[in-house]
Amino acid sequence: MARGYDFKGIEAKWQRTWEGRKAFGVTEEPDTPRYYCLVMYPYPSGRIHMGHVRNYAIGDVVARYFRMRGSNVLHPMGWDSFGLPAENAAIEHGLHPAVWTADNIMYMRTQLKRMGLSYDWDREFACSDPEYYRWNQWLFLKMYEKDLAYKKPSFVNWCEVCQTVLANEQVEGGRCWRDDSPVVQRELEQWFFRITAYAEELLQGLDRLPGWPERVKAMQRNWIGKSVGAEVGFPMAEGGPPIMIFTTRQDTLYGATFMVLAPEHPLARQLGQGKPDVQAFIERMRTEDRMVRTAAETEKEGVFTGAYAVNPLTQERIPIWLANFVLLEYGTGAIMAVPAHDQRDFAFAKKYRLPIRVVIQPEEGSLAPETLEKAYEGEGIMVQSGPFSGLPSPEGRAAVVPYLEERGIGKRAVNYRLRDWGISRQRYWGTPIPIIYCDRCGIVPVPERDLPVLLPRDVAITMKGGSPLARVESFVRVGCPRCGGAARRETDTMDTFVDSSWYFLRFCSPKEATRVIDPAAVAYWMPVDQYIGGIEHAVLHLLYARFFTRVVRDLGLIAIDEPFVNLLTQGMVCKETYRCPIHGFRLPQEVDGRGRCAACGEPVEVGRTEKMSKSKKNVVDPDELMDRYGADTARLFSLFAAPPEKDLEWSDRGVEGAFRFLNRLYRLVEGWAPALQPPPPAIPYTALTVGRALHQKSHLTIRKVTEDLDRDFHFNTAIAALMELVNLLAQFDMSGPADEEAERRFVARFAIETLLILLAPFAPHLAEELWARLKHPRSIFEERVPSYDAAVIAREEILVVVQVDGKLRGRIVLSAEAEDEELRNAALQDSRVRTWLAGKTVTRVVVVPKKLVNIVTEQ
RNA sequence: GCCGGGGUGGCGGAAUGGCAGACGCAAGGGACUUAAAAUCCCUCGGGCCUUAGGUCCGUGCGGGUUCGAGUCCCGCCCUCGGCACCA
Repeated sequence: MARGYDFKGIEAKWQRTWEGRKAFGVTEEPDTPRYYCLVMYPYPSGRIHMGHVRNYAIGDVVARYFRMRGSNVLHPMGWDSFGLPAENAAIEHGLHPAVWTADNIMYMRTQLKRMGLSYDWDREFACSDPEYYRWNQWLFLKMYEKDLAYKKPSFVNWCEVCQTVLANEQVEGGRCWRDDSPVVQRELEQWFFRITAYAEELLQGLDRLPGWPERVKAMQRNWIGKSVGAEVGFPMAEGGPPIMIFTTRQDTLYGATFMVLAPEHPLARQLGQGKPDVQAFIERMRTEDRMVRTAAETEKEGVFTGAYAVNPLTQERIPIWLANFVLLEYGTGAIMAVPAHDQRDFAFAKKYRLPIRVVIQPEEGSLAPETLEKAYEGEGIMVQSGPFSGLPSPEGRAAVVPYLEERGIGKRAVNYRLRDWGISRQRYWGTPIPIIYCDRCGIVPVPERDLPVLLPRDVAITMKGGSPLARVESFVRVGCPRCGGAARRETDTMDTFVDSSWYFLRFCSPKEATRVIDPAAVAYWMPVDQYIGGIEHAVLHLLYARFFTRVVRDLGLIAIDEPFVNLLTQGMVCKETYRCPIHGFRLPQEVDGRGRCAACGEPVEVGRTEKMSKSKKNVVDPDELMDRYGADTARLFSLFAAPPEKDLEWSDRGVEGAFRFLNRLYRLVEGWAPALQPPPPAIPYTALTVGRALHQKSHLTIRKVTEDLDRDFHFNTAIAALMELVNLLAQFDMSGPADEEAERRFVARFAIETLLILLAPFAPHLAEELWARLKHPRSIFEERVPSYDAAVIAREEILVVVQVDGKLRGRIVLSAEAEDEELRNAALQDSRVRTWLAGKTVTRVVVVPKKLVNIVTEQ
């Protein structure tokens, strides 16, 4: 039943050997170039999927390749083992999350080992281990000391399904990133990390990451959302402190004809006193779903407070309104409204008949408030703008700021869209937040010596009624570390993204028992040279990790700013789906030959390619794949079928192709191995005859593969080059006259050894096996990637392309030494070229050395 | 709306401004076989010319730069992804 070579036996044998030798264990070696290759560690969900296979295959090629280039490679693996699915499983199957998680880790570890991944397994840890999460708590305490962790009441994203709060980064289009259910807003007191303190640095740092994909950097820039403008105080007409607003269009200040406050603005309630309609509006806004209220499509509505402010530049009295479209969280929670030059303000002014004043005129045409149909938001010349009239608006923006500053009206200001990171989760399976509440002392951090705050084991896990830890009396009740009186523990746990924000540091010294990290080890290994993972973490994890790296730096533990020098975001693994209008997604075997659903006979929508998922019934199980073809084929296919950053379209036929290639190679080496022993003596290239082409191809392959991997991890083209060498090798005739035998044996052995070494990172088991069959006593992974010999690659003859007026008209073969002049003459004398030149006048001849001649004629 | 990717054969995909389509898959033909599988060989972007061999067209569309453009520039179209009442 198993076809082809004995991959099962071969793979199991070498996996045992590598493990027995601890072949991929590393320690700091100051004199060897170091390389840290990291693949995003998995959540132990139960079994690995094809996305993991692709991800880890990529990482393993990188790690093995750099090792074979002579680097000391750190390639660790661990488990992102805190999180909600464990709790859901606990409820569903009655298993404790710890048990469920441990079982999953055990199974997935055997799966990864089966793939032949070259991890240093001695560094493995799971972040649900107290030895790990105690350092989450330690970092939390340090951040609390530095005011980077704080507690405040705020509106937070609440997922009904998960029964917990979500960070802004975990809400996608108003829905939970995990279960896609609608997210509602709730007001709760929560712990936050002050990521906004690093907003500017996180933004600037992106410019110094040339090894990151542009789209990831763009997404982070977007998310941080910097805007530069001015903060301006609008005095109240009746006196009192001025209302501060933020604007990026200070050039339109003269056009501000009213003001709007967010309904939650502290001043709103004050202004609404004794005004039932205003109070009713505030109350209605408070209870309305915020996702709905803040959606762009929602109709603008508001209420007049009855109060007036003064435009600080025109000195006009302008009415103060409240409106649904102004958000308390952005800027100052209050805006100046310039209806002529802001579409929202325009719509609002029209609806409530508020005055409109044009203060920017576009180049051509003149706008008038009476005829304006929508706001003019573009640039133009400032008008009705006091001393600024006549100035182009971009210059106006620059000039208004110092004018405001001189008069004490306003100042330059920067705003970010980025919000602080809410980390409290009302769930069980996470790191307990090390905080104690004492009636007398208030918020008291758990003393360092009392860490870790252990997650209690006996907890009733349900999906309703707040934090499960709150129901564990023995956990909650605690003596106050400060006064010794009765106190209560914080019962929320940390967002699991805290765990992954610094795990890459911990891998450098995973056994460190008394410190968060060993600074010397981290200084040796960090930063990560190559980080590999899915694009879905473009903002979430990758932003948090950049933040934490800076926090740890500012604690004086490390000296770097950025954790990941190069980032590879691999594409998704997709497969075609079959969808019946009645039965939904169908397995391929549930569709008959005529493209109809086997159950109901309805025509099935065939061939739409989507990301593999159980619900779409288009998954391929890695275990089954490896049973049928082995790990090497699974790895090779997932690397060959597409460039790593693009989506990979699964193809069963393509897998067959990869398998065929490995079998072909196996038969070839197997068949020739006896004839290639003992190793034949080397023959200088210049003395080669029948073996010349093959030998040259070997060197060309070295060049192609090393360049593809060094430059940009073009695994697919590197593998294609290996296939070309195999194809040529398969055609190479080993039988021949006796006097040529030594040469044939030499070039064949050289080609095969080259091939195996270059293939080893991709298909490590087969390469190791065939290497051993050539009677090499040592592992192929102790070999170094060879260098090509430029003298061998240099051709003695070159093919020169001849064009006439840019069109291909001939090919000529010349000696490689031929000078440009010879190329030119040979091209002009070529018989075919001459027929094309008949009756034309040559005006110019362009010669590209050793490559091409283009003859240009008079048109 | 703003930002960022991407559009190349039947398909996945190759091509430092210099022979478009490497490599693989699929398809067709052939060899071996009682047969099938496996393996091996040949063809494989499209049109036209009777062939050897030519020739014209062809990298989303329209312009441009250049001796020469899939590649560079300008303007569009389509598509995927991110952000979006953000003041």
